[in-house]
Amino acid sequence: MVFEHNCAQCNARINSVFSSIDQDGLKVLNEHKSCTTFKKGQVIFSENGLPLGLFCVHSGKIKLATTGPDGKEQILRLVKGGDILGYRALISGDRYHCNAIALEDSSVCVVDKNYFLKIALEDKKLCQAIFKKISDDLKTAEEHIVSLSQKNVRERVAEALLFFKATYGFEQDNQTLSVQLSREEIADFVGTSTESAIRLLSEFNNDKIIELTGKKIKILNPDKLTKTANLLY
Amino acid sequence: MVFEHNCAQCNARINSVFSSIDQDGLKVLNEHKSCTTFKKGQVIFSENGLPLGLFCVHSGKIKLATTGPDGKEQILRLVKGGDILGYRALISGDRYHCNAIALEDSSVCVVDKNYFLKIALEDKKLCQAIFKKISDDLKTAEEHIVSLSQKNVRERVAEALLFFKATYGFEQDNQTLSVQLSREEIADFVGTSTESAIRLLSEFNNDKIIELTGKKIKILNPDKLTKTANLLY
DNA sequence: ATTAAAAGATGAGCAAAGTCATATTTTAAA
DNA sequence: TTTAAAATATGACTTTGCTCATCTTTTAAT
Repeated sequence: MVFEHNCAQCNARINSVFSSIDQDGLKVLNEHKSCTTFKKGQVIFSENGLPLGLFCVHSGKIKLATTGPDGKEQILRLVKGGDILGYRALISGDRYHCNAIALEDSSVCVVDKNYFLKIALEDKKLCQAIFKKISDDLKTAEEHIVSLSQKNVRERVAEALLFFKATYGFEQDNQTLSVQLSREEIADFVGTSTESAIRLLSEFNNDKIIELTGKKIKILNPDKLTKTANLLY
Repeated sequence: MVFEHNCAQCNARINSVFSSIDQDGLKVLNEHKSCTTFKKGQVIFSENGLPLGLFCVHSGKIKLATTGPDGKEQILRLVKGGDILGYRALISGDRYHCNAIALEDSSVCVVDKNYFLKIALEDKKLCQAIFKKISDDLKTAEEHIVSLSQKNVRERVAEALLFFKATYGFEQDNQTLSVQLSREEIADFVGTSTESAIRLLSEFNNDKIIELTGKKIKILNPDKLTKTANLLY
């Protein structure tokens, strides 16, 4: 089923780099995009592929992951509605260095490559928003580097849970992470073995910091989790 | 001693984001910048500081490093002539999250903040170049993440040496890295203890992969070093 | 030139985290 | 619904790499 979302009515757009575009602009943008849906697990684009357009997430959750030297997956970014996807390769004139895979059923629009590159340079507010988006992603990546370099696995697993919270938020109960990742995916984000991720999650579960129910993770004690993550704030 | 470099005659500019600016533009740019020199070890800007301008490196070598949760330094980027510095905070409207420290005597120009932000949005070629610059830095950071997550310390130390080569190149002998870092700095880049960095460098030295003379590192066997780094190419 | 301080080197012991094996549970497919 | 496959869980063992201690060398300051 292919929904054709209209940019003018798109809720996700409000939080996106396209938030400042006016009604006329939205009409044109809408004519230069098409919509696709991806089932959970489906590949949106893959490593070494050539970017043909800019992906703009309408709804759903997507992971950006690359394959390490020994074939192990590394999750680099987590993406949600309103986020743009595949901009790095597009802007660099590069091939993708990541796979984009739907974590749940997702609805994604593709903006024509040349049109996007044109308006990105013409529309100052859009340009500014893209600058900010890349800069923020760079900051996030560099924080990940510090964490991987200097924290132990326990701290990193705790930090990851808080990161998932910051990215996707909670469900209605205000406690349960609204993203469901496998233990292996958590490990692939944290930079550890699946077994270690499992062990530490069980430990947090035993310590009543979190509550595990299948893939659902409820954060019972955010303060203790923050301390466990060795975060100051 | 303060040299006033003229942008029109600046060699570093050729490899910078400002490479496409025409003669008239350079004249104006030149009027919106001032030059400063920094001695080895001097701080150019520091964590939590507010960006007042864009730093543009004329010559020298600079490290961008942040302080981890337990006070340990993490080197995030290595910067050379032609590179811009402090653009992330400037563009994000953020404070610096890194310290910039001269690795050797360096000459740096500061472009007025508002002027830079203005031309960054007006000049399409400049805008495109900045997009590319941030995107490339993001890619580098994400490669660093994969390395930290998935490689052991031996591989990472080898990879770091190749990265130093890629960034700063060799001296005239075509073998000696043209950057001199302390063992501690290498460790702070690699994400390991100083002792481990020392041990592995000695090992590579014994295995005739490299040759150590004080802080000078000569790469004797690049192929073996590449293999040791677990890199394919 | 002398001395203090910093950086580099190296060994021993220990702790963290990875691997491997196996059991159990959950999920998906037939 | 049954069965196979995948995911989760847990224990035992091993390895990697960190910490601590000590010593040497280099660098910088007086």
